[in-house]
Amino acid sequence: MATIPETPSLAGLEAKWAERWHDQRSYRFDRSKSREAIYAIDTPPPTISGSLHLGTAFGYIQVDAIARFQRMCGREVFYPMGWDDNGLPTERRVQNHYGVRCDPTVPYDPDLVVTEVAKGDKAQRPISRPNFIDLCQRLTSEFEEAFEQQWRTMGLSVDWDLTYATINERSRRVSQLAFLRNLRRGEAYAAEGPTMWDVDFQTAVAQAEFEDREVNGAFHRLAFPAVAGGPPVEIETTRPELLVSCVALVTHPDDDRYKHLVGTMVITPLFGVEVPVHAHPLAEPDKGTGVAMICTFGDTTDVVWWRQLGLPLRSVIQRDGRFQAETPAWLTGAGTDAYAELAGKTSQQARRAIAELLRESGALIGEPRPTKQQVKFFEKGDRPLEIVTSRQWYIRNGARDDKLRADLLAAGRELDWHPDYMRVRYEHWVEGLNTDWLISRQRYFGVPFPVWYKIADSGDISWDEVITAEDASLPVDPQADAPPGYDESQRGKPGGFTGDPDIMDTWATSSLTPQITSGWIDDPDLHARIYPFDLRPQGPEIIRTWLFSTLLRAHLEDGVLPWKHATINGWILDPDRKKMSKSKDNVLTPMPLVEEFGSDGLRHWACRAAPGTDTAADRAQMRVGRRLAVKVLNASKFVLGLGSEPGTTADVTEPVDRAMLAQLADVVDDATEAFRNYEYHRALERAETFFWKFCDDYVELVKVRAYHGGDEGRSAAAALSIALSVLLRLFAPVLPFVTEEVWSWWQEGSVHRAQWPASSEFADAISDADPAVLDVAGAVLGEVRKAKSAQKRSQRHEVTLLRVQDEPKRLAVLQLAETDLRHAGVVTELVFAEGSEQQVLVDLAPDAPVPA
RNA sequence: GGGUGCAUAGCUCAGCGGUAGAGCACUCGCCUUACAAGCGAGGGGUCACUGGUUCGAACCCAGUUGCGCCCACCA
Repeated sequence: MATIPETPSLAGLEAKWAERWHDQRSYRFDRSKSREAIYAIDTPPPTISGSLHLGTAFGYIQVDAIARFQRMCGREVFYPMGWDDNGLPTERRVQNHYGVRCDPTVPYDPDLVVTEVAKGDKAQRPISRPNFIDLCQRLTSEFEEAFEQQWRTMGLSVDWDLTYATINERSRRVSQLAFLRNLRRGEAYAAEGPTMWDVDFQTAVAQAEFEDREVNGAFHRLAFPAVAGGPPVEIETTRPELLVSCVALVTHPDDDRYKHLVGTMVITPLFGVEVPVHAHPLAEPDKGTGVAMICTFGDTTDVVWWRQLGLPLRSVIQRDGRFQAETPAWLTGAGTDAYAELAGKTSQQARRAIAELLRESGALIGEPRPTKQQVKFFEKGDRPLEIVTSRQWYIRNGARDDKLRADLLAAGRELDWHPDYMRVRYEHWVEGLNTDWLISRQRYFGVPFPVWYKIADSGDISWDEVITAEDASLPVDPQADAPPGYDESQRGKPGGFTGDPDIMDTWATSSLTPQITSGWIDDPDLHARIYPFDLRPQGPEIIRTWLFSTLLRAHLEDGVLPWKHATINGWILDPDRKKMSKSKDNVLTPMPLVEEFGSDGLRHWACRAAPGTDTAADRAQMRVGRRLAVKVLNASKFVLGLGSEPGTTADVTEPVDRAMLAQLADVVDDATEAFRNYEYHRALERAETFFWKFCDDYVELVKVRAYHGGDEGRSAAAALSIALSVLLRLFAPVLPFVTEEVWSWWQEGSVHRAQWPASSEFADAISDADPAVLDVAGAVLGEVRKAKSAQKRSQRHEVTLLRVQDEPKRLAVLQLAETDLRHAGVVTELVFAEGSEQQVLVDLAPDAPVPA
C-alpha cells in the first residue's frame, strides 16, 4: 500500500497508471468465462490517420465507461480495438505522404526507396501494386502505434492483445470466406450495368457513399425539330453535353400539352439523330418544359427510363470522365463534325463547347439560365459522379427482395437502441434502399475478390465462368495466386485464367467485425462465448453503412442479430455549436486537452453528455471535471488521514452518519440502475451531486467529532471510509485515474476489478436511519454561514448564540445532530424553540481584540 | 418535400406530472489544521410560442416558430 502524499496531485497519473494497467494486464480478457459472465463489445475500428479527432475520443470514452461498469459488475469484458486501415483513405494518404501512385503495370521493385514529400508537392511517381500495398501497411502501422498510445493515455480499458486491422490476414480471410458463402447461397452476384462512378478515383461507388452537394448549373433550352414537321419540341437540360447520348424524349402520360407528341420522332440538334418521344409517369410536368431528354446516362432517372422503355445504349463518357476519342457509331455527317469538338474533353469542358455550338446553330433558345442544383458526389470525391456501364459485384440487401427487407426491418426493431429514436434512421434507410449493395471497387489497397475467370481459347475472358478459391486456401490474391487446377503459367493465356482485378469495399470487411474479432473461422470456442455480442457502439452517420451492413451480413450468415444493444453517440460541436469539420478548420484534438485538464477531466466532460446528444466542446466543462478529480484526491486524503483502520458498519452509530449513508444508498441504487440502462451520464450526475454535498455539508459537520475520536468519532470515521470506498467505485468508470490512485493508498488490487458498490454492503448501518437529519442540520448550518458571510466574518468566527425555532418534529431531528452543529458552526450556546415555522437567529461574537 | 431531434439562468447543460436545478461566468466575502488549482454567500429564469388533458404541466397531447441532423430532390 502506498503512502498518502502530502499534497496530492493529478500530475503524472495518466503515465503512471496507463503503464501499470498495461504491464499488469489489468483489462485482459479471460476467455475461460461462460457466455453469461461475458460482456462483449464490437468496438468500432477508427480510421487510421495522423491524430485522433476529439469527436472520436468523445464516443469511445462513453463506451469505456460502460465497459468499466460491466467489468466491475463481475462480467468479463471482451473489449478489442480495431484499426480501419483498409481502402481509399489510406491509399490517398500514402499518395500524398510519399508522392507515389499505384500503377499495376509497373513491375515490383524489392529495393524501392521512398521518402516523405513536402506538402503541396503534387508530383506522383508510379510504383507497382505490391510496393504500393507495402507502403500502405508501413504507414498504417506507424499510425496504429500512435493511436494506441493516445487511447491508453485516455484510459480506454481495451485488452490490447485483442487488436485487429481491417486489412490483416484474418480480416482478409473472413471477408473472402463470407463472400464465397454469400456467393454459394446466391446472396452475392456479379452484374453488368450502369454504375455510379467516380472519375477521379476511377472506381464504382455504393449508394451509402453518395452525398448531395449544391453546385452552380444552368438550364439550357433546346429545340428538337420534329421529323413530321411542325413546331420543334423544346426541352430544358442542365447537361447539354449529353445531347450526343440522347436516346429519347419523355413526357408525362397525363400531360395534355404533349400527348400528341408521344410516339412521334424528333431529331437531336447538332447530331441529327432521330429519337422517339415516350410517355412515362416519372416525367414531371412542372419541371423544365415538361419534356425531358433521356441520355445514357445523365442521372439515375435516366437509368430507370432506359431499362423500362427498352432504349439503346449510347454512352460516350469514359471511366476517366472524358468523352471517348473515337466518333460514336450512331453519328453520321454533321454529327461527326460536332462530336470532334467534344472528343477527349471532360464534362465541364464539353458543356462549354456544346453551348457554343448550340448557340451558333440556333438550337439554343435564349441564354442559359443559372441555377443551383443538387448533384450526387462520392463523399470523398471532388467531381460529380458519372454513370458508366461496368461489371460489378453486389450483395442482396433487400432493395429488390421484399421478404429480406421485411426481415431486416424486424431485426432493427429487435435491437435495443440507445437512444431509442436512432432506430428510425435505420428504418428509413432500409425502407429507402433502391439498389443492392455494390461491394466491388476498382482500387488496390483492400481485400481482393477470391475469384478468377476462365479465358476462352479465343482469348476472350469468360466473365460467366467464375473459378472460386477453396475455403482452406484463403486468403488468396488472384493477382498473384493461381486458381485451383491451374498454374501460374496459364495466367492471361487462351485456355487459362485471369484474376478478378477488383477489391472489396471497406464496408464489406468492416461489416464482419463481429466475425473477425470473435474468431468465427479459426476459434469456434471463442466465437461461441461471445457471439452474438452485447454491444455495438458507433456514430450516427454510419448507421446506414456500418450498422446496417453488419446486421445484414449476420442475418444472411446466421439469421441472428449480431448484438443485443447499439449505442449511438452524438456529434461534437465547436463552442459556437457548429459541427466540427476539417473544412471549417475548427477541429480539436484530444491530447492537448488531456494535458490541460487531465484524462479524467476530459472523460468527465464526455460522460456528462447524454447518449446520442450533440455536445459542445466546452473547456469550462472539462475544468469542472478536473476540479472534481482534485477534490476526490483531497477528500480522500482527509478521510484516510484520520488514522484509524477502516471502520465497519457496526461502528456507525451516530444519527448524522447513518443519515449520510442512507442517502448514499439511494445514490448507489440510482446510479446502478442508470448504468444498466446505458445512462452513464445520469449515474455520474447522481454520484457527483452527492459527492459535493458530502464534502460541503457532511464532512464539515463531522470533521471535529472525527478528530476527537471515541465512539462518536469512530462512528464518523467508519462512515467516512465506507462512503469513500463506495464513491471511488461509483466514480471509477468515469475517472479511472484518480480513483485508482486513491484506491492504491489503502486497498489491495485495482479499483477497476473491485465489485461495483451495492447499498446492501452497508445495509445494517442504515436500518432505521432518518436521512432527514443531514438535510435539517445542513440547512441550519447554511443559515449560520449566511449570517457570517453577510457580516463579512470568517466561517471560523464564533457564534455566541444560535437560536433555532421550528416544528417539534424537525427540532427533534435537528437535536440528533446538535453536537456536530455546534462544532461546525463554532457555536457557544444553542437554543431550540418550538414554533410553527422555521426561524434561525445567529448572534456573532464581537471582533476579538487584536493580540498585542 | 418526408423524417427525426432539440429549444430551461448571460454560457454549457441536467431535470421529463407534484414548491424551477448544477457548473461556468458575474457580485460580495473568507488564509477555515483535506483542498486558495480552495471555501462561504448572493443576484439572475413567463422552462420558445398557442391551445388542450389534469386537482396540478418545463415534463403528456395537438399545432406554430426557430435551429441541427438524416433521407429524397440533377429535365
